[in-house]
Amino acid sequence: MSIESLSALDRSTLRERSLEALRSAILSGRYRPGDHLGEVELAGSLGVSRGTVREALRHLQQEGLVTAGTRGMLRVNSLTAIEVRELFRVRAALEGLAVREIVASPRRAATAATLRAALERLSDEDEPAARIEADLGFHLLLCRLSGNSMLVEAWQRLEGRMRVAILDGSAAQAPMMARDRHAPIVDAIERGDADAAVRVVDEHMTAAAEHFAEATAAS
Amino acid sequence: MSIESLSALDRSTLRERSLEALRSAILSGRYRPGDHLGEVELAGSLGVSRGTVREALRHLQQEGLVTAGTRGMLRVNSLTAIEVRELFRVRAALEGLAVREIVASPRRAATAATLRAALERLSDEDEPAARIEADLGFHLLLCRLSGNSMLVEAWQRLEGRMRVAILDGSAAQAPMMARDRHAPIVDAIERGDADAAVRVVDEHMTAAAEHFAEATAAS
DNA sequence: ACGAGGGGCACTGTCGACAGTCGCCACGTC
DNA sequence: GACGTGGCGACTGTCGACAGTGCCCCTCGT
Repeated sequence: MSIESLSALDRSTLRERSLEALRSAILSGRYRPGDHLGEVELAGSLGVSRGTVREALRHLQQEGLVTAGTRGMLRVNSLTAIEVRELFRVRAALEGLAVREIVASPRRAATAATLRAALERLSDEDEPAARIEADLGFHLLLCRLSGNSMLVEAWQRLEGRMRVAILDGSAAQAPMMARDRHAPIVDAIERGDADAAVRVVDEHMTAAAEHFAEATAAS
Repeated sequence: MSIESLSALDRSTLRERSLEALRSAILSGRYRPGDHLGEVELAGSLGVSRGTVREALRHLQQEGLVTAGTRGMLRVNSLTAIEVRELFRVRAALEGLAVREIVASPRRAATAATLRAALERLSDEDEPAARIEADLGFHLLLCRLSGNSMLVEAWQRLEGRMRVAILDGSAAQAPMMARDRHAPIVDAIERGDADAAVRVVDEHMTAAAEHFAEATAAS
């Protein structure tokens, strides 16, 4: 009985609600990396059948929050320091493409303005969880504004793993998500300097990678 | 009764076999893009229960071979010409990262040799399906040899969508997969010229994108 | 004391059935 | 003839139960 039962107020499917509940249970740290996620236990906690929670778990597996162990048993995923570095390099490639497409677009000025507005939200948040949301929200917005739907999808499929990495190294990650860490990206986009923008994104990602990789290694 | 029943010879799970059967049924064109994939019909065809085929379908959905329509109904996916172009740009970014990492690696020479060997297989194949496999195999190898596991995963999550795109424009795609289209990539890697390698990959992807996008638009 | 064997336990894999919902078609009404 | 309406069929959502399979611990024999 680790997670609260599902409320029956909204009209979404039980699977969706179970998925959400499980995701937030993992992301909030209620389940630690490596913890076994038994279908029967979760079904009991959530008040749904095993089949339903099973589907939610499979979805989380695709997201990378959950990984398969022996005999199909699922457990909360955790990343090695090496994987964290790899992950951020892939992110850099993806977001590098995003800024390139944004700069090349005729709507560049409007896009830059949107991004600058989003930048503001990064300083407003104090609570760690809110900071994480603001940071990921900014980067997702960056991908969305590229107008490349496949890019957005690819990025989102990385998001789960990113959250795992952040979860592991949640201590003192605040500086990485500060406003002035992201401002140079917008600056370069505004100037229309694609190469500089890519370089800045790359540096941002490299720094973040080291930050979280060290935190992972330390834990 | 469109697909043959599952053989009970091997020891893999029914879900895995169903998944494989459905995937190959879609990829072989037995189901056309837009076709509705009913759980009951498929369960009957495959000789498994609805729950089992359901899980296989959900997996295919994540792979991008299948997409959700109204009221959760699933149908065979198809890509617009725009999405095909987007897809190949993402691929270019990913494989660009791959060649960069390969060039930067101390094992560059050995990697280049491996790739050159793989290059040979591209000319051997005559049948379209085999050519597709050889081509995708080469690019997957490229990602694998980068040593970046997250990159490989990201690329593989794009693979299903790629196959859909290829499926749509299967006519006369042969030249795109020829050996000399890929050789320049290996050449640049061998020379250790990362920028040139990235540029070559980019051009290769752009050309392929146009090729398949046009074929998609025509169909 | 220590190793082999066996039985229970805790899982997941798979299945068949019931329930709710949406679209469609025929029918009756104005 | 057009339109509302009621039943019907086809789907997916969800559930509870049975089956198979390792793992662990307990027991028994030496």
